[in-house]
Amino acid sequence: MDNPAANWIHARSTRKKRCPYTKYQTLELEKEFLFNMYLTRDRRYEVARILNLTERQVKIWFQNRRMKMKKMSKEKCPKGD
Amino acid sequence: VMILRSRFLDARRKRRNFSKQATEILNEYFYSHLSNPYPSEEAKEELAKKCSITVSQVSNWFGNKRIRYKKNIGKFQEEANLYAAKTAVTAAH
DNA sequence: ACGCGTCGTAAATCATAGAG
DNA sequence: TCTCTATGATTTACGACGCG
Repeated sequence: MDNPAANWIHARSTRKKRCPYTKYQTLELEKEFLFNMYLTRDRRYEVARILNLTERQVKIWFQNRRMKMKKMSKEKCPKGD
Repeated sequence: VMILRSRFLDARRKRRNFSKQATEILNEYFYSHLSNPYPSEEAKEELAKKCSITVSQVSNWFGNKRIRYKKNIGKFQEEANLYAAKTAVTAAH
């Protein structure tokens, strides 16, 4: 029949399960983001080491954080904030 | 200043459920595109306008709907039939 | 080819509005 | 009034694609 039409999506089999970061990790990442929105390779290594995250996690966190910032400035005050 | 800022940051805590009519419009789209429930940016803008919500809210709604539907199709069967029948009638005339 | 960028999303989780 | 669950929003983690 026109069942679940279940074609859509990609059963991501080998994806790492989302693991919420601690308050400390998030706070430190936010502080680093405040200092600079883009990370140098050296800085990324240090942040990852200090927070016990992988460099990949830190890189992706910054990518997501920039997207969040973009979304906030777009939807909040259309003027400029 | 800080008050206005925190108002946005706390938006999640002040949410209201969407109106019955908005939910109706979103569900109609979802179930009439069940084989590919991924509205284009333009379709999202149109839905947002019709529902009086933002494009991001439309994206959130579809993201939540797709995963929750997929996770438990049975639970949504009645709803699916309801909207399928509704769009069938609409299409007939 | 590499490596990091954005964009759109899945899936898990959060916070609580609001149905019972 | 008081639980809980359904619902809207946010948070991790990628895939797909772009660019230098």
